[in-house]
Amino acid sequence: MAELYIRVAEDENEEPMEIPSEDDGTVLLSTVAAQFPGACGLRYRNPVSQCMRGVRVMEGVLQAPETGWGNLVYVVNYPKDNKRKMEEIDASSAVKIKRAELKTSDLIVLGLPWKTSEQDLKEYFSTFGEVIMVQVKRDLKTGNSKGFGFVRFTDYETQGKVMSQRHMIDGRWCDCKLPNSKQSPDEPLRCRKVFVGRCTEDMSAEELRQFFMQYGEVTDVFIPKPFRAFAFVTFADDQVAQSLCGEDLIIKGISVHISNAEPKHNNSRQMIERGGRFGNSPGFGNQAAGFGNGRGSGGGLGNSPNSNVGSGMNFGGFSINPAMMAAAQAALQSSWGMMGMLASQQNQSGASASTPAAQGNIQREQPQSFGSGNGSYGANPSSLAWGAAGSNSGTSSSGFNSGFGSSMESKSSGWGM
DNA sequence: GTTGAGCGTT
Repeated sequence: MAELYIRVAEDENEEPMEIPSEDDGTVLLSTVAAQFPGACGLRYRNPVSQCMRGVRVMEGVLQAPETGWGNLVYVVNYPKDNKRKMEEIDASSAVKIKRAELKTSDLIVLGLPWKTSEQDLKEYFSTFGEVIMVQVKRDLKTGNSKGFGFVRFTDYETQGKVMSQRHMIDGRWCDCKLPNSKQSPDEPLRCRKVFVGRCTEDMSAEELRQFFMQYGEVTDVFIPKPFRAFAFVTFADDQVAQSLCGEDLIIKGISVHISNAEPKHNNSRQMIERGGRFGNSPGFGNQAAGFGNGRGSGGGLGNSPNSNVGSGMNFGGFSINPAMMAAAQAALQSSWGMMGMLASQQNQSGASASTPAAQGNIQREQPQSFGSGNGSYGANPSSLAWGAAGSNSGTSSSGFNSGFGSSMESKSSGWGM
């Protein structure tokens, strides 16, 4: 028996492909699917009625029409018709999203020595990978460096590597970060930074880094200077950070307290939406009701029922205390502030009292970033005694994350944590 | 002594 082929196409108007039938005159769906992945059936235009007809299919076997397969062109059916196309679209857009995530962006380089030039930067960063662009930001009038710049790499991996460590550039430690303008607004929702309270002055940034490494990769340690008995530690993984919140950890025999880092520059919206330190009044914009974490005083969020009603105002059920009023005022001022700045800049433009000579003298010590110029790494990390190293209370899920996420889900901009 | 510096003339 001569081999029989039927003509199949994805569309009536497309060029058909010949597909072999079985000995009994049927066509296996799997044979069709081999050429048209995802196919679930065939249809054809009935020459008599001019309507499309479906081919009978039973258990993966396509039965010929009563008159035989003939010379008709059979069109492939896909599940739910367009569904496959939809999936294709989804898949391709997913790829695009993934690619977008992998695109590099400019990194801000903070803490540069005044003397560092773009060439210096390029030379230094080229040791990590191919550099697309470097900039040193300068005062336009004087040409003096502002002490920061930007760098961009070809490879996303290089960028990650560079962001994950500190950099000794021309004798100073510098940090490379995503600039505020590039930070995704919901990044802080998965807060990777914790506040470390009750620090002692002898805890160096490097020691803190060494200590917190046991919980996960540490990407940043910040100790304000002058000493203020607290620090910030940023982890690569937000879950690590969250798991530590509320803990009391022993570092060098001292019990430090870990809690959530709060946004640095509060704008009014954040303060109002979060409630934050100010918002103990129930019902003012913060859905923080579910905030009461099962884990002790996690940062003073949303518990403390004793609102300071004495000094507050009441707007039908909403009580507003002076701090919140101040926040509101700050909100107003922030928009006026821009106008003010413009005005003052105009005023200044004529009266430039800046002689080049005076500018040239910026010998004042450039403040060292990253808290306390203790580049005292390499002292002897091995001798660090962490005391009882950590009440590793199995990182129980605090029930904090869920409430946290939803209540902070706001279109707030500029959370430069 | 428990909440951080600095962010781009395009």
